[in-house]
Amino acid sequence: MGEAFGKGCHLHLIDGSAFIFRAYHALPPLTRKSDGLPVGAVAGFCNMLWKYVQEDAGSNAPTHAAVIFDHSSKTFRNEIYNAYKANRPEPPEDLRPQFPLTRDATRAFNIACIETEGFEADDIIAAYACRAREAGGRVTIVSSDKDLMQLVGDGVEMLDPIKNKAIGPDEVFEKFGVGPDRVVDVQALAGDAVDNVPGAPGIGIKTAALLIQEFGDLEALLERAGEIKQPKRRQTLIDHAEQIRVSKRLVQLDCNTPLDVPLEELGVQAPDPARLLSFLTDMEFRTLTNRVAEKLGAEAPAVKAAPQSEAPAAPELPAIDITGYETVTDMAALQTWVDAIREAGEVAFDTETTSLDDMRAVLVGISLALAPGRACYIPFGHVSGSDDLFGSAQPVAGQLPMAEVLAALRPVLEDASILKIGQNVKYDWKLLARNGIRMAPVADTMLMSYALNAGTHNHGMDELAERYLGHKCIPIKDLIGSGKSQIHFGQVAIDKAAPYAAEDAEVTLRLYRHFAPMLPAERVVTVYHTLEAPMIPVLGQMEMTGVKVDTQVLSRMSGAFAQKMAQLEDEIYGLAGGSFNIGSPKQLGEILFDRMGLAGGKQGKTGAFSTSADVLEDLAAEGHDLPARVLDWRQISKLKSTYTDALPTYVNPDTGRVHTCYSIAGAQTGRLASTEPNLQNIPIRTDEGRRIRQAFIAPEGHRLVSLDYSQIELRILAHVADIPALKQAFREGIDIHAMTASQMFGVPVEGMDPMIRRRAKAINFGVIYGISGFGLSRNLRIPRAEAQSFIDTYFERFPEIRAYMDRTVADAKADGSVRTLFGRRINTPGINQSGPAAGGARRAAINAPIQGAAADIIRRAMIRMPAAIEGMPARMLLQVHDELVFEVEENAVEPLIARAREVMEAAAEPAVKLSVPLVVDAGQGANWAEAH
DNA sequence: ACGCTCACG
DNA sequence: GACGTACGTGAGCGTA
Repeated sequence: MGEAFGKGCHLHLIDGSAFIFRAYHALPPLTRKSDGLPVGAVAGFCNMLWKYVQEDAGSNAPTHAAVIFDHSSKTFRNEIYNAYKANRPEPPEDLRPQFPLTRDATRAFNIACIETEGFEADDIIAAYACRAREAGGRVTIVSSDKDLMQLVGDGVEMLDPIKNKAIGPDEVFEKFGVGPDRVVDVQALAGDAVDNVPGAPGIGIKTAALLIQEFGDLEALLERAGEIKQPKRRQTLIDHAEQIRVSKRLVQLDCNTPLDVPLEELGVQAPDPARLLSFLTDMEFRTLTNRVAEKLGAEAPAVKAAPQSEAPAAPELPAIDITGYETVTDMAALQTWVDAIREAGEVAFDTETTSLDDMRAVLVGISLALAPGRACYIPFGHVSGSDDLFGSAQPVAGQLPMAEVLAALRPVLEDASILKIGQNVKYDWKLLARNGIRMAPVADTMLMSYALNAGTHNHGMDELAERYLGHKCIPIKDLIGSGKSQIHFGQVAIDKAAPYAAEDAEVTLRLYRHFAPMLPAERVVTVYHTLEAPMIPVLGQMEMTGVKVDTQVLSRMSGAFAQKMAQLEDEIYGLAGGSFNIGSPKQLGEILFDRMGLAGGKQGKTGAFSTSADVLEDLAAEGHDLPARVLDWRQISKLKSTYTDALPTYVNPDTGRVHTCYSIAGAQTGRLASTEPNLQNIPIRTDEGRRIRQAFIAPEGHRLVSLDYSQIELRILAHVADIPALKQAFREGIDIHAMTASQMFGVPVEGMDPMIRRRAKAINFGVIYGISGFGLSRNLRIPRAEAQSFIDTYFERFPEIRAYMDRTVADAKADGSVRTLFGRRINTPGINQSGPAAGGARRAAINAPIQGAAADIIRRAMIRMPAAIEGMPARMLLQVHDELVFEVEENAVEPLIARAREVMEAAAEPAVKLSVPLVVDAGQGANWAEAH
């Protein structure tokens, strides 16, 4: 049995245990519908295996493969050192029953499944790798575990399955500072907290690598430890020599581990479709089952329905078939669809247009879907040819006129009793609004996904279809191409456009049926209905209104910037002794740190010097002129290219105004994001930059009014963390940063040193972000120890904050998500990771409920605003996270401010009664600079 | 396509 | 004293 293994063969060894833990932590705790068996890790494991099997590895394709598992807690290493891996926590309760299932899964995929009682997976992998190497074959270890890196080299390499990146000797060197053959020496010295390998106290990988580089190998080092210059380090190595030798035996993998299954029997075989599908069906993995069935060309057995006690299971849906859609070309057929929509009471739809920019786009067709398999496309704006030198675009024959299509659809689109279901509805809403149709009511699958899955993944249709329907949509590029030769959708032939457009409608319908029942079940139905869906008409209207921009002001500024830049360029070239591209960080770094030999050059992971403002400011402070000039140049260059030059290109020729586009589901926390152009990052912090705001103007007879929440995030923190001192200060309306400083340093608020207040302010902000001593020290440019002692004092004085942070992180770990005061859920998939990534996930989890609640509050204000200012000669134009900008007739400025302020200050109510007041500051002027 | 840098809250 | 380090965004530029 089996194929001989030798030259030309390629063995893949998959680290099964790592796969399982990765899968477990990456996925929410899924259970099998029929009996509640936890299967999340099995699902993830199967997805990873399937992806691995599917991947076309080309010349790296395996001829032999096996998945290796751990099987036992006690191994020979415990005889060497009884505390080995003693720190390992027990696997979670709901993971344990999944271990045997992952073995079954491996076998179902027809991949050899290897485990041996009393041996660790790493040693088995080592033994196979050695045998394969001896036989002259190649080996790929599918894992990113650093403990396996000692095996790399001589035809053995690793593959990080997540990053899909090969790990060879170079990458090992990057990680350990030595080649694969000396990795064990470094590990022996550095030890490993996770596996409880002691190593040498106080020696980490960096130091270990230096020592090994200097002395050649571990034995030489230990014998000649007396030669080490640093006294402390020398003593450590002498004192702990034995412990280090033991550590080496712990980290050294054993190539002589007995192998129950010989190499020859690991030959790759295609999975047996029946067996694999029966396993997946048994697990009730519907999506994966369908995907696998489709690929293997086999019939997918029906996934077992949920038991009667649950809500009745949805009937099994047929796969999406894009060949059977109708193209509507006459009024009778269209009327049949309209009647059917009335009958159904809801319809999924999608609009096709000539552009992604919804303020310039022209409608070319509409697709509808009423049921799986029942969808159509109504083309009306398709053309042949294009408007160019050689002729003009001609309408394609056989289409209904747009006016008639819209007239026929208008009654259902505006019918309050018929639900219109779309994906990213704001886009379609605006196109219809531009054609005089006020569509309502609507449901948006993108926003449903956002309410359910913020933090887990993005919410574009292609991604949702693949993830939740197991369906790959036709890529738009297949129709319109890309790059220079790209055409618009109206230029696509109707017989190609129809399946694409109708598919989108059907996918939207299926996504709606998938997500809608989950909203109440996941307790985000209120968030969806009060904070997401109502934003569609509000933002749609703001975006259509746009803001007036004075391009002449910008153009004059641009000219002045150009002059100033030219002057700075001359000075910089003079100082550098030659010209170079100042805008290239690479060239600048070489000039500063190589040519001029300045100190403080720090190289990042790409090996390039950092030339960020931080670094340049330090150099400038040491008295170097060139970095100071570059800082000036950079600032002006930024203002010119991003603002004065780019903004005028966004002025819409039809309206003469700039129409940004807000993403409702872009940020993880509930904040909006503004694009094309981004009007949420217009300069204000420097005087020069602030002048850009003079170009945002009110038309004749009008004023711009800006209202912004004062300290909203700190107020929310005071409320949710329940901090009496902070709450009282806000109630009394005193300077919050001065109060903090006074409490921390015991100085009176009266006559306070501005520096002290500045520090307190930095801490107040830092705390919202999950502060560290390092971060604060860098921000304030003070020694780390000092920064740390500030933080310690702060937590001592306001102990509720530490409690809030701990509570939030604990919730995130337990639930995989955190929530805002208003119920918005933000998933925290990375929170149970270990290593450096864990810190970031922790801070994000602490910040999300605060930033998110502030976002919820201003959303609530915006949603109420149109009704509140109804009848006033005022329009809401912009949102900048804690600020709303209005355009108002001059004589109505004061009433508008009063009304809008009232709405904003009461926006949390009645859902939440905050224990601190919300305060809104207002300003007004002829332009945004004056108003703010 | 990706990293760097920098604009905002 | 090993390791990395403030949260959330989008745009323009240089480089590969």
